[in-house]
Amino acid sequence: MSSRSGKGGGAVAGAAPRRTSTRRRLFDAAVILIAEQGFSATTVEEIAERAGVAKGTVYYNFSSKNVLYEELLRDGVDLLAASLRTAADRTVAGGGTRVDALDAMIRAGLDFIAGSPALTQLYVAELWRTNRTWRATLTSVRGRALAVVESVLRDAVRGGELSDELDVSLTASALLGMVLVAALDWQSFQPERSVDEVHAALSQLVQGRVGA
Amino acid sequence: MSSRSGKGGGAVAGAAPRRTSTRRRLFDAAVILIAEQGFSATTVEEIAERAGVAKGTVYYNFSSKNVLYEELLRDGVDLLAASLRTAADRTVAGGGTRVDALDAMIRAGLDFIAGSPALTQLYVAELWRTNRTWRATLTSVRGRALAVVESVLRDAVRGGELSDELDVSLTASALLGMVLVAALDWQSFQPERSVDEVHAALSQLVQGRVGA
DNA sequence: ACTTTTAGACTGACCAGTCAGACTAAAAGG
DNA sequence: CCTTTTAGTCTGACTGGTCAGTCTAAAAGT
Repeated sequence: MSSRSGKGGGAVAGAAPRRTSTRRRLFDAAVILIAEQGFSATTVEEIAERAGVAKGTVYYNFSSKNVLYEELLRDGVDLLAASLRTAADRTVAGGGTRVDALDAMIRAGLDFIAGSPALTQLYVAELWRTNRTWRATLTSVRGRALAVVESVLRDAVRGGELSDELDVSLTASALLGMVLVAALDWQSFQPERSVDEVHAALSQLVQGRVGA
Repeated sequence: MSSRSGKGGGAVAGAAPRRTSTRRRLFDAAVILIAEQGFSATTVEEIAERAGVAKGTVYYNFSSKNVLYEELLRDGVDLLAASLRTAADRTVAGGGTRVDALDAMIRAGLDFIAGSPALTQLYVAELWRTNRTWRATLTSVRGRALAVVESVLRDAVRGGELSDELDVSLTASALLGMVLVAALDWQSFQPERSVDEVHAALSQLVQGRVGA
């Protein structure tokens, strides 16, 4: 309804039909509502309404509520993984150490979560559930985010910056958990803090200025 | 249906009516199911069935599904807070430093979560939701757990063990998050690890042997 | 021409919460 | 002893409402 989009004048170029933007809007609506209320408590009708489309459109674009949700999760994690990867690569390329890269990833994680708290909330709420249909989706999603952290840790170990007794896999999951939860907690319960304050607190924790 | 229970012969001693044990069983059933499926996706019928009682019994004991859930949360957090507090106090009483106490709390948290993963899963899934009815319950629950960690951090700062520039409130929430998520991740994705391995990885992280 | 969206009525399943009555003690009465 | 009575606890069929998913004919968009 109404104007919107445009895409310029003629050309058309063949790709990106209207569908794409509808799907985007459905994702945006769904992620907010599901983060607030949970998956089961959110109705398809609500999602459609918030996206400004008819209920039938949801089913024209996604075969079921479940599928909408799965694609939403996959769509979201790619953004996070990409943002972590970029932060790490940029740091190393700019002459930083691997530990600097780790710190940059913490920052990138915080920025990402600040920008998409709902998406993060939704991951955290679903990731460790045991019985779900989309367990496979979540496992792969988790793997993609962790892989980035683990690769930086491994590089640091290889380069001698970190002890080779470091348990890469457990440390990566603890780091990710620390950032996720600290960020959510910040947004929910201490929104008056700046991202710099949060970043500083986490940096200190990781760099051993807490218990030493 | 059928026989069950008994309660033995005479004495009885006056307290603990049947009700108490029914409520206990409903809590146990509910925490498992809700952790697996989420609150909305779990039916009262299911909870009743798993607890081995009729649906009506749930409503005899709790005024609504929501109330059952709230009482369940409160019931659970007291156990965690108590266990953290005990670990910290015991360490300090035994001549340990405040930093040792912190480490002991990490261990206590891991043990607790290993023993009640469902309860933990459930907290993590609900704590940062924005719109919920039981927001007040969850806020108070969070406060009770954080208060223990914060008090140990504050003592350590006061005693000069930690820098007085430490952001106690943010650090406490990051620590708690780190333990929660690392423990859940351990249970879900790396169950072959021992609690000692996980503890060691977290200890190292906090004690600065990661990025230094 | 062809794809996408609309509006909303409809169905079949499912579920929170209710209610009238049944089942337990264990005590009171005979 | 054996029989009520009583209070507390539990039962499960039932009600009223909600929701995922379907379907249609027409409109809009490209």
